Amino acid sequence: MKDKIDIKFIAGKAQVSPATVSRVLNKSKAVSPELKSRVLSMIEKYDYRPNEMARGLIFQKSNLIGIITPRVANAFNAELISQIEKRANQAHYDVIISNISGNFENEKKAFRIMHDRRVDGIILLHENTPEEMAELQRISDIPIVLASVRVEGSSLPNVSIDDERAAYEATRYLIQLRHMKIAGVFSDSYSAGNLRKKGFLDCLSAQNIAPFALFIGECTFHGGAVIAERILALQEKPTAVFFISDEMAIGAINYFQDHRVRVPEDISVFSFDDIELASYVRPRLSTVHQPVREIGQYATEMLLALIEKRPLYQPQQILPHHVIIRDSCAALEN
Amino acid sequence: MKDKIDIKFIAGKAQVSPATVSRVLNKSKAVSPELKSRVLSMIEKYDYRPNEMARGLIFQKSNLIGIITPRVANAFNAELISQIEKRANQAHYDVIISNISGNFENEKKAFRIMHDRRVDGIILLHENTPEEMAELQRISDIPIVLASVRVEGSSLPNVSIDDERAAYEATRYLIQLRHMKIAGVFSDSYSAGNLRKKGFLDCLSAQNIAPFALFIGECTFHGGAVIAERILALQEKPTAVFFISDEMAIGAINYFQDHRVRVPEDISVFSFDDIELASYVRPRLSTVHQPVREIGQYATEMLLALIEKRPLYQPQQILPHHVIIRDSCAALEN
DNA sequence: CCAAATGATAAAAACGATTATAAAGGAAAA
DNA sequence: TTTTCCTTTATAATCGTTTTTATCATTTGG
Repeated sequence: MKDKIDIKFIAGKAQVSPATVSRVLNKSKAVSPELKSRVLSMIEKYDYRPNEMARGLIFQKSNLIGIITPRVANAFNAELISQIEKRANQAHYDVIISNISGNFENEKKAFRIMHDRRVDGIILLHENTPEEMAELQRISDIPIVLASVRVEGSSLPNVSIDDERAAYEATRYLIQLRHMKIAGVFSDSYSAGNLRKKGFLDCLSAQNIAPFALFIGECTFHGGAVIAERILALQEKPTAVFFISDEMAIGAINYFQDHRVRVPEDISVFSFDDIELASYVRPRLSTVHQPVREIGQYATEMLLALIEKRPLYQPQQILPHHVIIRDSCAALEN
Repeated sequence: MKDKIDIKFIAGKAQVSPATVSRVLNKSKAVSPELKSRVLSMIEKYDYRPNEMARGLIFQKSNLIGIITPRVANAFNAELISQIEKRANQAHYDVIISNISGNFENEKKAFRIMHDRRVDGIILLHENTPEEMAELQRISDIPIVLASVRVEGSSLPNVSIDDERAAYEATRYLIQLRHMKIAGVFSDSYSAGNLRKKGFLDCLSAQNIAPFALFIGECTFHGGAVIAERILALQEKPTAVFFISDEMAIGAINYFQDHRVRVPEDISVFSFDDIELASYVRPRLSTVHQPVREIGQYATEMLLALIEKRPLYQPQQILPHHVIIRDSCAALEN
């Protein structure tokens, strides 16, 4: 029966008190070189490493950051998570993820679980109503930061682009191409979907154009294909479609192509996010570029500041976006 | 100053001992209905939830599962992670991820950090040498399971397809299409890359065909494009390329198309994984289908069994794969 | 040369839970 | 009435750390 290697064990082997071992480890106070080397060699010999749960208990700190998102496997989210993890690691935090499915109840549950673990902070990658956000905050006073999302009417710190403006610009671009029959495809609880929808609608109404059709779908390739099917089933078809995410757009384009509808010749497609893939499909996607790396890293930065109670000079960070013109949109003959 | 809600606080409010509160929570022993309701109402009132770090310390159990992978953002890995998280959640485990970059030293570091947190088990999504695997096991006796990977010469439990055979079959398919000049593109530490390479080479040599060229690259869209560039720079070009992953293949195809090389007319491409995207790009990818969901869930299942010291009837699970023929390969005229 | 200051170490008290053990109270039996 | 036995509850030890406090030896200053 192997005995477990804890601080007491090491202390015993080095013939010192546990306190001394701790002091050697944390360099908190002077220890005579003699004892120090005894301790160090025993630590080395038994490859002793302090139990983080025990330390967490004392310090009231888990060094854990929680990420909550409705879809880990989404390309944009996955990249965001990757960036967050990277930055968090540098600061000696680990990342724990929660893939919530569907309703807000599940999200609350996930939130509670993270609270139970005494996660030091949480990053949210998706949208909620201001009321829901407030409810989450009521559960626990763990710092929260939104990444790639902004919720109107909520004062939560966030890092994102100006989704509304970006959607406005994208839509204006479609109108400049002389499109009048423009459909919009959105999704519940994906990034800052409501703002994108708002920008889309505002731009149309500013030009006195009525939205040709509005759809709500799942933010996946398949979800995009489903919408495409519904679009092709329409008696009169739109000449352009604005998608809330690249993944949906790609799924839809595939469906179009399968049914002999050419993109962009027959129908133009504009989307959002600019995931790496966007420039690797045919036609290459015209889309709104989000600076994922910066969003992820900055959001983490912000959360760390919040955790360490450093002041937040700019709790609502808007990073620059770019409307990227590639090949998925064509101008309409007049 | 808000006082913190711990078991002692609740006990005080309900005028009972902490032990009684604990018994109510864990239903471990009978508590009189009277006290029980007093305790319950106080728990309700203050929304008390036990500190998981403290419980972990007692039970010597974190209810945490670690995932180590070189690339979270890779589509296949992301889906795998998502499945693992899902299954783990059902069993009341949380998932903590570590994105290791590059060398084995980093992996050891990540492994140690997980050990420090007393993670109950670890799932590895990538390849190592048997020696490296052994070294990891020496660090700590935390149960390890490999997902979508198998390491020859290592007895670690794993769930994967028969990568070697699958690669063999894929290559045979290319040969059946009368291809003789076949290049292979691989990547270090991606899934079961070595086995795929072995299957690829074995099939070629069984037909007395020499591999036309061998490449090593990064397992990303960009990595695929880089290889494509090198392929096009060759004096004599291969007629078919076998890629170790869909992502690389898509990146390469894009590069080919950009340079007026048609797929599959000018060059055939076969790949591996069958990520959702594979059927949403043009040409749609001919590839080896891996049952991601089953791999992820089964690997988790296995890890849970290991954690709970239940016997493992089949420590090396081979799940069925499928060679999927789509549009990225063409037969060669004779 | 003695009191006070300094320095190094050990012992003990936290952190927030669980649980073994002890204690108390009440009912039944002698 | 006293003893015994059960049920219910409280007390205290434990998990693996850190940190405050206490202890002891040594040095320094008057």
